[in-house]
Amino acid sequence: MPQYRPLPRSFYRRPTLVVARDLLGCLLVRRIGRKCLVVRIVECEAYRQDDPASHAFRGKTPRNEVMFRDGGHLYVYFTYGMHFCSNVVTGREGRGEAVLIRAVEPVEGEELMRKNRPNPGVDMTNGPAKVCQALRLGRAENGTDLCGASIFISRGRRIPSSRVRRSTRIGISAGHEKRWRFTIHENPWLSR
DNA sequence: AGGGAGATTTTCT
DNA sequence: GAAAATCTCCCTA
Repeated sequence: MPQYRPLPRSFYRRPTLVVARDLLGCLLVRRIGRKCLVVRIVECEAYRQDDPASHAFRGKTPRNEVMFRDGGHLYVYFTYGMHFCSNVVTGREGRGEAVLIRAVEPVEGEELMRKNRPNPGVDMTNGPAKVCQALRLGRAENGTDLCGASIFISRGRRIPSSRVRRSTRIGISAGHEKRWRFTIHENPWLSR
């Protein structure tokens, strides 16, 4: 357990696009009781306040309130009547910005993840709602401080710029012109 | 292997 | 009342 250390608040308080890029290769650590689930982030998307695709675009509501907190919190939302998706809140308190975790690669605790989400192979974690199922992230985890001990992000492998790709975001109905989806090029665990 | 429809219910207009 | 930062299944090629 001491081998993984939470990133400082200052990591999250930077501009959202910068945080999104730097999250690639980082490790998301989720402690459930004595067990520890660890995954590497391979795909994410930035959502800014001035962005019509963002939940925060029309201001603060009960649902998106966590997005407006200080950087370094976990925003988990419910959608399509059955799915949860996880975001890392970025920027300063009052800003309303976050990065959606779209796909991850298992690093540790794969056995328990497979219990949470039995689909074999990459299908286990190659989508935002799949990640939440595998890691058991739901309503109860919304608002968790990532600078705490139960859920946090630890510095992982440094991904060189030559292996980072930017593309348009998936599943949105506005903001198609922005290339704010960040991926580790050709990683087998990417979504779709 | 890629595309389209249906599932299902919260959330905000 | 309509839309939703998705997933799965079933279809065609």
